[in-house]
Amino acid sequence: MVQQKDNAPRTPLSRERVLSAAVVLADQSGVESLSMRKLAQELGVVPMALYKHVANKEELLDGMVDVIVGEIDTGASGVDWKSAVRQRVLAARQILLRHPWARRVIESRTSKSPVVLEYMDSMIGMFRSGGFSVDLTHHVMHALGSRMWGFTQEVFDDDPASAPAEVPPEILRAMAERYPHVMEIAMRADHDGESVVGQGCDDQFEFEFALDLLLDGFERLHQQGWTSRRSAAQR
Amino acid sequence: MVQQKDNAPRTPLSRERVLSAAVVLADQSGVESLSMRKLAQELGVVPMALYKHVANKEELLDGMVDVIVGEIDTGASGVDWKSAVRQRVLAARQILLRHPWARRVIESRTSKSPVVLEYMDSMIGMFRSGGFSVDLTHHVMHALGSRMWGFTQEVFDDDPASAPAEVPPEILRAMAERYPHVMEIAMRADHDGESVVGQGCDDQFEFEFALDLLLDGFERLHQQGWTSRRSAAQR
DNA sequence: ACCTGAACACCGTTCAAGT
DNA sequence: ACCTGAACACCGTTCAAGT
Repeated sequence: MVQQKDNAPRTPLSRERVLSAAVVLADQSGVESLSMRKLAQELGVVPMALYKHVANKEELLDGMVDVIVGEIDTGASGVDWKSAVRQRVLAARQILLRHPWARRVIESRTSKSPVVLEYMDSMIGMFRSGGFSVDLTHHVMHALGSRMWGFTQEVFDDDPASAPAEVPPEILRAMAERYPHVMEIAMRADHDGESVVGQGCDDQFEFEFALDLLLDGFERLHQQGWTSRRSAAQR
Repeated sequence: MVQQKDNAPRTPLSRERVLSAAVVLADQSGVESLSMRKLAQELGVVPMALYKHVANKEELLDGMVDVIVGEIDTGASGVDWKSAVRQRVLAARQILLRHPWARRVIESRTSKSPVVLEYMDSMIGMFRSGGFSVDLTHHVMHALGSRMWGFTQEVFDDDPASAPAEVPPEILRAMAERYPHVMEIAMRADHDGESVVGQGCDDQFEFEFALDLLLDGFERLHQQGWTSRRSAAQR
């Protein structure tokens, strides 16, 4: 209300303008507070005007995902499948880190847009070019899951409270008693005995650790000529 | 309005009753349609009455997660870490499959309840009992991520449309041209040449495939005496 | 034919008025 | 002191009335 755009619609509304405004709004204040009404206001437009460019809010979210996925650097290089996949996933991660809301929205989409299919297709292609069978590639894509977008859902968050430094010591002691293993890890000291109490942890390191663990596993199965033999064995 | 509970509150409202009614409601019609108002109506109570037992909707959702996590069969046995973890995760999966909404709600929680901490603590304990270092256990828990709750976010969904059988053949042909790798996998034939077009895929198989891949990787690192050496190498 | 204000059917939560 | 109806400040979307 205070900073509503003063312009008469000099640039006419378009799907693109709607989508990128929505992305900016989500970047600024999160998806949960993104509403059709606020978006319209931001664009200096009556709410119903949006419905000329997106059928409903779901389609708006679909479009926002497309904008994000379109940002992912897809510049491949003539390297081996493993480096190619690794590079692509880490590129996706760079984008996703800039749009923290995108993680949740990607997960919530039920249908896949051409942009998303394109992305998946080229990633599958990397494994196939590396000589992976259709069978193995299929399972490998499942195992990769949302990591192919460069994120994991961090259900395990390290510090039991959000800011361990501010938790009073008697509470910490009580927690260490009830949840000894959780606290041991949250308060871990590293191998050299140097204490790194409550320093949180390096997300990028954790991400690459798990990614490489999976990629190494994929490579091993591929080299062994692994096959699921589903129909023969269990159907 | 049509089947509102006729009873005067014979059983007085309690946190437990509120939570389990919420779980039932979510089971029946999904979380997205679970509202404080509908829940109150289901319990034959005025909306505001709920706020005596839960501070707000967020706390309601927290409580619902506790109910679900509490259902997980935690009956351990004196087996090796790998079987113990595997068994626990698959037990969690059984529960999660019965409450499809729980996946999304667990992911959305920002704070961890005692019930959740308890669950995580005992899982960490399994690795520690297996001789894993604090360091390795830490990374391994991250790599496990939400798989420790028995689910993955199925971003990769196999069939590009939801019901491939109903997609007209000319559309299929067009898609095969644009997304050859995606279609190849969706339409995969197994090794013996027997066609399994569009049969979808076995979620349980995929889940166990990825879980075992990770567990095998963990085992290998453990046997190698892997350590992150973070402070030495990069800090 | 296009555009849009008002309205509809919802939300979660506050708050003051009733007991 | 407790309980709760009405109200507030929102939603996404429909629809009919205006141009």
